[in-house]
Amino acid sequence: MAVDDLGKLVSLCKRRGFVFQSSEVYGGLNSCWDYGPLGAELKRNIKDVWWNAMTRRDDIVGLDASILMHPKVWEASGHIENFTDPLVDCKKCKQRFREDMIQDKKKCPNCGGELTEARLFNLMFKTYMGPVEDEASIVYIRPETAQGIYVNFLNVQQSMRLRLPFGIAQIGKAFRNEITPGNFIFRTREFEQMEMQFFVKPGEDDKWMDYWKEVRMKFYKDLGITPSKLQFHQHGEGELAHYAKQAFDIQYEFPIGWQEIEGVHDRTDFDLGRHMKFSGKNLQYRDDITNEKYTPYIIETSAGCDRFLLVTLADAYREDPENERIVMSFHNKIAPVKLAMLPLMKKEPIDNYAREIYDMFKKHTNYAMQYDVTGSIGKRYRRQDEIGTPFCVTVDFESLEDKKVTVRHRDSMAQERIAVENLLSYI
RNA sequence: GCGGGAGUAGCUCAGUUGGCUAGAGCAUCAGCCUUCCAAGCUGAGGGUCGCGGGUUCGAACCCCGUUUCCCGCUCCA
Repeated sequence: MAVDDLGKLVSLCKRRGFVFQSSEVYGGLNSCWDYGPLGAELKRNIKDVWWNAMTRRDDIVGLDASILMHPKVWEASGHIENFTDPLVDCKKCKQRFREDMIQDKKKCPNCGGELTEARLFNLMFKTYMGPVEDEASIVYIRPETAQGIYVNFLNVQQSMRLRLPFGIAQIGKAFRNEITPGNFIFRTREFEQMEMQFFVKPGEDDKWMDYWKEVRMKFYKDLGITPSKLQFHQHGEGELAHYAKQAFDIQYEFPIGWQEIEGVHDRTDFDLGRHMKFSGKNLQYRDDITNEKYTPYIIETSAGCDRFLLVTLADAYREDPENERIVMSFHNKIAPVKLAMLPLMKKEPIDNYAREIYDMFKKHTNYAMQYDVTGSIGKRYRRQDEIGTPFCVTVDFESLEDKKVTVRHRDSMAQERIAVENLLSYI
């Protein structure tokens, strides 16, 4: 089961501190959202899992490039040219079209009505570098993190003494002036990407493409995402981005339909080739053993961090009417709160002993945890279910005698008696 | 950006020929009770009715502007 209505998630996210609307006290800001305490934990966990999956391999290293880059980067990347869409509106039926995709530039393809002049929409945010606002000081806020990796290709390769094939991974924010954002945090103008660019010898790209497709799909399945809600979608001829030779999306079936959460693209030598052309620098790779020189091909895996976070929320959501509860069934690795300590009663000896065990966890782990004595035990279990805490530990009068506590599991509601001395290794 | 719908407490909503101090359920907090799954009792806090103007003796309600969200068109991770 997963959520059948995004509105239910929006509501739960606000109620329980996952996601708030940005600048809410001023009426909100279009398409901008803030992660609350639990959302921030969830997002960090997601980034950690991704980062570890990537950079703890021997053939991938990390990078953290700046958001502002030399304006020439975006000329070379094709973003200044291709991220500018000429749009026309029909004066009669009010529909909007991309001018370069319609046959007759005078007539509306829908109703034959008169069209307005084409207006340019550049999807890149612009700003000025330095105190003077003039043409020469224009810089762009990056619309993708990938370029930071490409222009650092040789720096990374040489400083880390890497040989092909190898990859560079990066997590960072990107900004796009989307014409229509929406669907909660699914499409926002400010978003975070988790990208890995894998550099390979030309001719070996197809093989690596297949490899990374499978690795990335497995990543989602290993985190417990419902397999039947995941699929590949291959881009057809007309769908391909300006840089891509071959492209697959990994899609998830949201309540709003199948939507892309990650792209796996064969970007060929397009990007490095363009940067060589525009910068005049040689960015070719030299194989120290064979002395071959060539421009590597790049297989890109580009995941939307916020989108994956939305997947984890949507996929974890369960309604359990029989027990009158909502359960967020997160994978243990990404659950924002790992453990809740719930003394059975707010009474001195129990409360104190529970606090003692809680402090032990604090000392020996870095788990995000909650200590809650307010309300009945059933109510507290429901609270933890709704934020997806996998383990609840309760302490009762017997615990004082036998030094055992009850561990209650979120999904099954099953309970086990565990000796305090074994608790750390058990959880 | 265009067209349509909506915005009242943390959440879900009630509240019209414009008229008392704007309500309910849930949630939150405190106390009582309670030995494991939203029990009960008592009490408390919380709203300039999205924001700004206007009409009116009087506006949550009517008018104008604006903003946000949702649905469609176009775009994308």
